[in-house]
Formats: sequence, structure tokens, C-alpha cells
Amino acid sequence: MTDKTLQNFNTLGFQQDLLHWYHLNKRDLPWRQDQDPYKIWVSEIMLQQTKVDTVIPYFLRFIDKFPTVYELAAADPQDVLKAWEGLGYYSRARNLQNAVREVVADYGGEVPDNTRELASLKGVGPYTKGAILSIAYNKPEPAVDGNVMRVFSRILKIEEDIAQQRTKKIFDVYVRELISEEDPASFNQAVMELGALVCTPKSPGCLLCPVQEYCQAFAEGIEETLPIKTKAKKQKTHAYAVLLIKNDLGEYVIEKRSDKGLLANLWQFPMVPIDEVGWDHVGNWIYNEYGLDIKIKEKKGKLKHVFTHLIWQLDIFEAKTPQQELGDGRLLFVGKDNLKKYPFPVSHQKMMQYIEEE
DNA sequence: AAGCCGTGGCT
DNA sequence: TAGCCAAGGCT
Repeated sequence: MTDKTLQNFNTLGFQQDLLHWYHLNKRDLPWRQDQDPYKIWVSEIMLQQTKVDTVIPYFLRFIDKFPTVYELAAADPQDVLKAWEGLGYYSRARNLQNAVREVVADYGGEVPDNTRELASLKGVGPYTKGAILSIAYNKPEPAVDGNVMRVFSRILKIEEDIAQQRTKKIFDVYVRELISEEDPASFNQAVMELGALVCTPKSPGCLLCPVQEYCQAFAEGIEETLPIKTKAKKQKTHAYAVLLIKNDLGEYVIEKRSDKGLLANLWQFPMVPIDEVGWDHVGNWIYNEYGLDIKIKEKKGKLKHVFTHLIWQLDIFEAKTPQQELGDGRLLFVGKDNLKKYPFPVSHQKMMQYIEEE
């Protein structure tokens, strides 16, 4: 390396102090009970952009339901989605099951232990590949996530914009130099644990930090200014009328979303895009779109749901229909007590309160 | 390469 | 409150 960032850096001392701290302070997490590559894999997918506390109950239920690659491979995709309900980024569930099916079909049910085969699996990117190789197979491979970039941006005073994809490669190079060859599994987890518990985005606990003496940002008092990250652009708002359509049997109309894009393959109550349709043509639009003859009753409430890249402004209405049959296969009449069998996005789960009240 | 893809918690 | 943030990957 022509780069001088690691010149005079005490790599061995850093490793020792970090690993010592980790062994004393690591959290007792469900995916740290053993080194089952499948369980490590599931945990890493769930943990993508998701907090540990959120993941724990999902992980426990998921492993209970799908203990090995074989149960997951054989499962109905709708059941997998139901197990993922509320966790978000639902393509993770679909990709995970597809990849597990490939592992069963092509690798005898053994999660690959090499870069090439792991990288070919759906949903397994550079981070997850490194996490599986290091944590499950104890190979000295970097696993660069947001924690790793934050921790090393401070320790090594790296001022590249971590919002840029290419910046991750810079950290990959440094971690490759710094990673413990003896215990790469603990090293990678230790950096992430440090990022989660001490070297936090706001108000980092530098006074408690086990590797404070190695940190250039702390030495210069600039830990709060790192890492550098450009802001995301503001979300656009989309307005919808949501219709809770009930027939004379007390059944409600639900609809399966497209298998692509936002909330793919989840179920919802019919949504009318008001910006395009206009308030005056809601009933007409429903008839044209679904062949459903409805009468709109009272407004039940409103809901704002914020996604990463857009906002839903939802006005919820009660409606009636005399029909009891539906032609379209992605439309269903479902009794109140059976709604819970289908995977719904959180916004539509919240609407069920207006049904429970009746 | 930048936009798409969820949700909940914290400030 | 509105924005930021979390063990990212896909297209």
C-alpha cells in the first residue's frame, strides 16, 4: 500500500484491546448460541438495516418455524412472508428462501463456505458474504457494514462520504489489513458491537472506549463530525383512499399486491390513488379496476405512513357491496377472523382496528 | 450510480 | 416535529 493511513498503527495492540473488550461485553444474542451457518445467515439477512432488538423475536419465531434449510426450502412462500410480516424490506424474505432452495438443490443443503458460491446467492451481497465467511466459517474476510465504516472512519480519520457505494471498498481494504487472523469471527463482530454500544452515531462513548488510544478522531476531538455522510433527498407524498369494503356476509375485500416493487406479494385493503383518480371518481375507479360495485359510507380515520423513499397519506373509508363473489384471483372476500392469516404491511394492520371496533 | 426497498426508535 | 439512523442488496 502506498497509503500511509496505517503507518505506525499498532495493529496487534488494537486487536488485543478490541477482542478483550468484546469477550467481556458482547451481548448474549440468539444467533450467538452456536455457529450454525444457516442461523448466522438468517440473522444477517434480518439484521440488514434493522436493529438487534427488533430482530430478536422475529429470529426466534423464524428458526422455530424453519429450523434448517430443509424446512425453509419446503415452505410455502406466503408462510415465509407471514413470518417476515412487520420486519420490512420484504424482498429479503423472498430472496432468502430462493437462495436456500438453491443451497438444497445444488449444494446438498450445506451453506457454501467460499466467496464465489456465496456471492451467487440471491440477497447475499458483499457484507453478508463476509459475515457468513467470518462468523460461521472463521475465515479472515471483511464484513463492512455501517458500524464498521463509522468506527474506522473515526479511528483512521477517513473522510470519504460513506453514502457513496464505492466508499465501502476503501474500508474493505483497511479491514483486510487489521482483521485478526486468529479470530476473525470475533474481530468482525467486535467492531460491529463497538459501533452499536460505544462508537454510536450521536454522542459516542469515547471515555469508555476500549480502543480510544488508537482513535485519531478522538485525539483531534472530531469524533462527532465523522463519518461524513451526505443527506438523502426528501420523500414525496402519495395520497390514497383506502376502502374497507364489507359484503352482507360480513366479509372484507383484500387484494394481493404485485410480485414486484413496494411491499411485493403482501395483502392490503383496496387503495385508490387519489392524485390520479380524484375524489369524485373513487367508486367508479373501483368498479373499473375490480368489477366491484360499492357504496362508500363514512370516513373511519386517516393514517400517515413514512417509508424510506416515499410517504403514504391514507384516508380510510367504510364501504358496502352487495356482491359475494369475485372474479379476479388476487381479490378475496375474507371474514374478519381470517384476515390475520395473510401477510399485511404495517399500515394496513393498523387499519384493522377500525374493523375490530364493530 | 443513484433510486428503490420498511419499520420503529430516538432526538 | 421532522429527520436521522439501523449487522445492505438489487437494478
